[in-house]
Amino acid sequence: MSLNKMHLKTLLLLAEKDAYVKSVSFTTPILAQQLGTSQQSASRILIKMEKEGLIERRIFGRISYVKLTDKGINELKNLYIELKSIIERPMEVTLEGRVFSGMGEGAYYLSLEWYRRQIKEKFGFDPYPGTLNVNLLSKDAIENRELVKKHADIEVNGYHNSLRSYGRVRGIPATFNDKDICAILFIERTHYGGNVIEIISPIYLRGKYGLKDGDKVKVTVSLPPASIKSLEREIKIGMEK
Amino acid sequence: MSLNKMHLKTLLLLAEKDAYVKSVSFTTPILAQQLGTSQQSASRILIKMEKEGLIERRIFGRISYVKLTDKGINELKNLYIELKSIIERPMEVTLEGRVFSGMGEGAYYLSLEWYRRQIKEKFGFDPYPGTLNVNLLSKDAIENRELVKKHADIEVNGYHNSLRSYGRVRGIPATFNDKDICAILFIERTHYGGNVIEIISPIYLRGKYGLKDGDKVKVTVSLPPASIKSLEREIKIGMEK
DNA sequence: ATTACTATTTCCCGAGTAA
DNA sequence: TTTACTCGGGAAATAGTAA
Repeated sequence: MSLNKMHLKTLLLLAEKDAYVKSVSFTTPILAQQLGTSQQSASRILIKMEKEGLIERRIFGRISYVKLTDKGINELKNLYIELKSIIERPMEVTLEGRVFSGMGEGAYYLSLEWYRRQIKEKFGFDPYPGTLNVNLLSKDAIENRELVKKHADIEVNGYHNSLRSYGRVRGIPATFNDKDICAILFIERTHYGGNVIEIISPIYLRGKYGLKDGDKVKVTVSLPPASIKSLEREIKIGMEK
Repeated sequence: MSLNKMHLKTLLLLAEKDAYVKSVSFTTPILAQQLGTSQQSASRILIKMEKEGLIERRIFGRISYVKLTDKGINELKNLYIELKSIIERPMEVTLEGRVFSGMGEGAYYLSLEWYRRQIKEKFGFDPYPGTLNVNLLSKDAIENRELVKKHADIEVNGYHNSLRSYGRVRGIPATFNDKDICAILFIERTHYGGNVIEIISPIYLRGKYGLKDGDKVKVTVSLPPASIKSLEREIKIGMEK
């Protein structure tokens, strides 16, 4: 990819107009306007691109026609392939942090049949009755927690009875210390801050790894490749900020 | 898209290294080498991209880490979406030309039950027993004939008996004068040049349109969007030239 | 080793203008 | 109307160098 900004913009404009299956009339003032530059620059750009074999030009009378060459199209295709390989692949997100003891609230929730049954159904394992609290270490990890949270789309419904109400929980499958299956839970009404994740697993992780408070652990999540649909939503969200 | 060449290249490099889910160490000499520019330029590029909010930098000791911001990622995603919309869409290819009379060879072939039956099966219509020969007018049309030929993947097998052999034919469905279904046939051993296409149709097109030799007609083909697989092949072919 | 400043050169843009 | 030249100003790249 050795295209400069204006050359790339011009290729995109031409490709949009199907200039790879037909010649398109394209005067220098019009190109200039579309590129947000001067007529002189547009002229120079076309001359240079023709020299580089990216486009072909033909002049019939007073109108000149432009067409993309195979090389021009391939520049776009190559860039597309490069972007596609980057964007349409799963993202491996790592969250590292240190174990700490909570107040047993996780254990209480998981002791409730309502939650336990849903987790069994939706995550595919019977959770050990307790959550492992992890305090995230780095700024990266804390940022990635937000990213993971956006993708945590497995919902465990809350409920309420005459005594109290129990909040909703969202979660996402993950891997613990590169080995064990687990899930990260995002509890709606948690009293932990944005630097904490709560882990559930079919096994007793503290036991298996002999974990004490302060021990470092690693939780890995594979996020799906950003599909166009989710991309568009994210971009809109980004713009609203 | 208002990224210049180097900024785009840098974003691509960073994205390849997953710099949107973790900070990546990236010194200015290394970046310079990857971009094919000087250390000073690399430094300037990083400073500018940081100012523009495309990246974030943190310095721990003597190593500096770079991470893509949401804005940086979205620049790539937007470009990807733009390219995707261009590349992954069907191409409407138009071939215009003038009708001329052949030597009745097409009619002879179509009178043979062997060909007629295969066309019925593979194109979904019973062909009128004759081909309409079209002499392509423009350079564009002649170039597009080659493009269409590459995509003509419906095969009608030839055969041979004791008297003579009958050549293979490849074809592709098309639309005649924006209305009628038809197909363009590419006959293996034709005596016509690269500026001629032969059309078959379930109806008698000469009759329906009152066509005389020299009359202008239009044949439209919808080519499938270039999939990655076919892209890679085309690029290799392009390189071999 | 780094990063990034200043100076010089090189390149690009746009105004004016010819054909 | 076009396209595309020359030319002057300014931006961007590299070299040298400091921190």
